[in-house]
Amino acid sequence: MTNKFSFQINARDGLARSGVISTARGEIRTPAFMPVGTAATVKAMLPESVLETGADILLGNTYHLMLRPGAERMQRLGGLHKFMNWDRPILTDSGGFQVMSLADLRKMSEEGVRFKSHIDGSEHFLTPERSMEIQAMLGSDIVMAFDECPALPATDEAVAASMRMSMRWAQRSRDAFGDRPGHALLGIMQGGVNQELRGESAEALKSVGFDGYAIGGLAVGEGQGEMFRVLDYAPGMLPEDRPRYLMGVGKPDDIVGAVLRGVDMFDCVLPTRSGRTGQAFTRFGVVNVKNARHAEDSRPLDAECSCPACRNYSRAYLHHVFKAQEIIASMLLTWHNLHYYQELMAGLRGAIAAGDLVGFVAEFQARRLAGDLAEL
RNA sequence: GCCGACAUAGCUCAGUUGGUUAGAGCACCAGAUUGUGGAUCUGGGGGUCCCCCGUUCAAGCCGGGGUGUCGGUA
Repeated sequence: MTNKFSFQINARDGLARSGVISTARGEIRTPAFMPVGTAATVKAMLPESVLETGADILLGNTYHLMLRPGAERMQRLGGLHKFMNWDRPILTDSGGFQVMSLADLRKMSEEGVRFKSHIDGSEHFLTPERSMEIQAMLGSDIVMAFDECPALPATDEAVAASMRMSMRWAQRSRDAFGDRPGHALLGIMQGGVNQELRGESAEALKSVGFDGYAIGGLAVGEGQGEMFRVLDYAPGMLPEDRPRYLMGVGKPDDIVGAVLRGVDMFDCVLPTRSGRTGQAFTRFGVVNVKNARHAEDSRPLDAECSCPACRNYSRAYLHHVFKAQEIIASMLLTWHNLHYYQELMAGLRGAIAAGDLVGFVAEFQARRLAGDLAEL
């Protein structure tokens, strides 16, 4: 186990790259998908099961853990890894996304963001400095700078003002992060769907200097077409030799499109949330197992999939346990979705290494099209 | 047997002094969901208003009869 944070690129195919991120707690194969474990749990999954799906790293959340159980308590209990029984790398979001998603519960200023807890109404003041302190107390391996993620659509003026404040916060995050060998701090690019603003943001981040760079502020209402137009230039504005992380994305075809454009890391709640609401991601597209047509379907969800849900149960069973709101429903479908996402990432890594990403993507799209035609 | 209450969507129920195309919640059928508030949102299908007769320009609503359910009582 290395004691240094590093990123090594082993293969390239077009703009896509495949490599390994090394941290004090282990290695992360890229392109990587990070399951979201907001509140010290990947919902409906045991950590060892998440590991079995092929995940190298999880995502945790500063804001939610700050409220409950609390950062100081977490530190006294030995840190997030020990607490949740996951000894591999963890990336923590800074709380910036909650600035948007909990917009009704907070007040912003240059200094930081004052949140009113959705749990008990208590007030919490989150600043770049406090976010760095909390993420250190959690024991995060990859720390995210504190930023604001504005919802789209928004005016250029609003996006510019927000982005510039996030860049000042990025400098404050860097200053407060300090020296933590084996751990990394990632800056977050903002700028909405405006190329000039994205460029300005990238320059600001590079002048501060980070261990890696995230592209934030996408998949927040602009649509896939608009997002890809940004990804046509945004990754290239960031340092070639550092990991690039597209935050909060996405659907399988979002991820494929972003890898083609040079992105290395992803996280998204979709496989886990959809796993709890009956939506399955498969090679052949999306299947909603709650739909009545699965009620007497004795076939597995995906005959080629080796996850427990597909190996041991029929669509009819999955349908039944969802309709009955049994806990196993969330467990099985979350497992399947995470398994599918990790297989997709492994497929992308393999294709890049083999120099056949174009062929891989063609087959990816063809199978989904076939699935649409079969009306799975 | 007698007395009373009730009968409206699959279920539980609203429904104004009689007045447009009879509503809600849940259920059902679908859709959305992208750095997770275990959340939420959106749409859709669905009615012999128990039956018959009457009053009225007009009846879920008023009158009579019948049927059914529930309660009380002997």
